Amino acid sequence: MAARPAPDKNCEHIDPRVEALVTELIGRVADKWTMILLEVLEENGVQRFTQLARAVPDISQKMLTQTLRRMERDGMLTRTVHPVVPPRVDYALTPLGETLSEAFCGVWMWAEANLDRVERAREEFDAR
Amino acid sequence: MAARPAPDKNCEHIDPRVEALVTELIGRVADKWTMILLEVLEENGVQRFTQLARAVPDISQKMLTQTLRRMERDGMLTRTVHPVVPPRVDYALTPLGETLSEAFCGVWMWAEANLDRVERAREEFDAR
DNA sequence: CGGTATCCGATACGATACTG
DNA sequence: CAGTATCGTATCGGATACCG
Repeated sequence: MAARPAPDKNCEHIDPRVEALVTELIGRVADKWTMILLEVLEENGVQRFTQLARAVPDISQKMLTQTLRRMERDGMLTRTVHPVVPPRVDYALTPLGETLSEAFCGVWMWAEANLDRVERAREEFDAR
Repeated sequence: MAARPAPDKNCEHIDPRVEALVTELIGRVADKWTMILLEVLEENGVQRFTQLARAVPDISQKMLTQTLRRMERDGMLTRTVHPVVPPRVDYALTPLGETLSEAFCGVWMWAEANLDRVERAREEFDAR
């Protein structure tokens, strides 16, 4: 039998000197709200503040603002303020944000595909 | 000009009824320590408790235990206690854990590839 | 060795009120 | 509309001590 079914998909690691930095970046980016906002923007294109709030009903205004600012700072998205009244602010993914969104795509698909498997694993574990 | 450079990579969304569940699962799984432990186990194979602790020096014993238990509950890994003294406990990825690790591979590669881009974006943002 | 239990500080987060 | 400011709680997570 083959020791490894797919040894090729190599993710192999990383220069140890940058490993800590990559880990920090992962910690920043592997955030629930960040992932969800990337998804919403990738699917629907440019969105304004209220649209995002409606698309993600569970997020508080505070977390929405905070997450958007952090994503803007990290270069994931641009924030455009239109000088009109009432004010209008548009959020759009940058190319960098789009590539991250694509990278997360595999995780979304995994989650959707394996939801029930995880659910059953939990039940089995809790039953012990 | 093409409106979309790569419209194909479609991650498209999801049945709205399961969307909340998927989101919850993402929140559980998109965790810094979880991602790192998946990586370590994927790269090095079966590991015992102390080996994991050494491989991830920044994690406290509490978080290591806690994260491993949660991953075990979610069916990502198996925990095998050998009845010897001193005790020996082995942790190994399940096939489910391996597929998640592969899904995260793209995110690791993204982080490594774009570290400097994010760094520069931050500097630029902070300079304003 | 591989944990558990307890205490404690930091920070994440939500709710609410207010503003240009 | 798109925020900021403030407050209170809850959860995260480290340090320490102890145990089979």
